[in-house]
Amino acid sequence: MSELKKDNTENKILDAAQTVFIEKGMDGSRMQEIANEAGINKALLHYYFRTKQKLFEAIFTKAFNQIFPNIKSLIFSDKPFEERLSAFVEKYIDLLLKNPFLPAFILKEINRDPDFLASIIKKQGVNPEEILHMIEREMESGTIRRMDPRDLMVNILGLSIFPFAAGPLMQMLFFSNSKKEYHDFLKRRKETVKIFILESILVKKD
Amino acid sequence: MSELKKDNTENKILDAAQTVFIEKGMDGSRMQEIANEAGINKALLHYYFRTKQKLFEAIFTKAFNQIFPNIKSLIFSDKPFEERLSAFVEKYIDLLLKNPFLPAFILKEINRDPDFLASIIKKQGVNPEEILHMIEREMESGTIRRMDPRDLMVNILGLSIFPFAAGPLMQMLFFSNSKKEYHDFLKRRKETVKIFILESILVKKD
DNA sequence: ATCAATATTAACCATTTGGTTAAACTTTTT
DNA sequence: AAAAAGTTTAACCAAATGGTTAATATTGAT
Repeated sequence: MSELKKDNTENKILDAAQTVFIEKGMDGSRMQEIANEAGINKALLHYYFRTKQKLFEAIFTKAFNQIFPNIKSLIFSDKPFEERLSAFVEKYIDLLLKNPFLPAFILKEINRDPDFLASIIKKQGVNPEEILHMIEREMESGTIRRMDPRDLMVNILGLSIFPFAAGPLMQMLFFSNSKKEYHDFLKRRKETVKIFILESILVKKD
Repeated sequence: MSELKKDNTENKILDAAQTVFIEKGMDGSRMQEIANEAGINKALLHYYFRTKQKLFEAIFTKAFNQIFPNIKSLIFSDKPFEERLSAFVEKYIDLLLKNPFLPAFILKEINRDPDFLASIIKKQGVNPEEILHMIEREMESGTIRRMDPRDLMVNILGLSIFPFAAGPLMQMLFFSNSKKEYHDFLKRRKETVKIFILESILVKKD
């Protein structure tokens, strides 16, 4: 799998759990299946992670942190807004291309257990205020048009994430169910989403 | 519940099943819970709908058809494109406001069982080709800028649906977890999404 | 009123499932 | 090398779960 991770039992379990949980979700996954996937006895799962819930939380936390990475590091720099936003969209869709099933998984579990979601968000101290303020400053300085900065954030996330979360459906509806064609489409979206957003919000000085 | 529906056992079951399935999904729902919700014996569920799968399919089909309504009737008319798109976004977000949990439910189950999804799509003969061609004609006639019409469709759907599917998360991140504030935000999006899209694609003749 | 068809229930069943236990095997410590 | 600590397994268990059965109640036709 990855380069530095040791091939010990705990990691084998985590890898197996990730595979199964992400495909089938908490409710649809079976401890026995995870054990099989990891090539170990089921009792050993409970030796390392006492309960299914505990094991699931480990996987969900990891997945959530992967998909809500340090947005700050991406969006704070001295480059012009246009470039920062472009870089963000590109990096973010690239991230999703590497983990195409994470969005559906996260959305599924978010709706199943919002309380756990809250605890995670609090724990890792995501702070959207700064980003919203940054967007507001751009509106004040006139580079982008006035709007609710939360709309802009939701739009950016939606345009990036939705095509992954609804992948099977979009692929079926618009791409003759061709996996390759849909994947190419998603790759092109690194560019087209960027343009779509900028065309909408950039104030053109002529 | 609704005005004309009879209060017979079958409808009580369907209502109960809808409530439970939409909240907990196929895997998370229990036949016993549906029976309780309907106020009947569990065996009666199997008398009307032989298996859990059959009952689930009835609910999913209904939900899917609700959320993918006859787009055609909304988007084909002799009014200018700008108005047709505005009407569509408005009507569609209104529909979602009335069924705010459908998007998460659909996305969840779409990813669980894509084959069943395929059978439904085929059965009700959704045909996106017409809509894509219509969009292409608008680009040729110069009212909107050139782009992949599938991008536009995915964007419209994503901007409309994502804030519902990711509701709990967005509400927590950007709205202090206030249900009312988030609901008001979603209502405002009937307008802001429309503007966001049109600003991006409309060709301004000056 | 009677009988057949339909609707409803309580009790039951086989299987699945998350979790436990006690024993065996392996590694580390002394 | 012996003891202790850590790791792994086979067998087991109680609860939950989808589904069935046989008996009872209700409805509709004649």
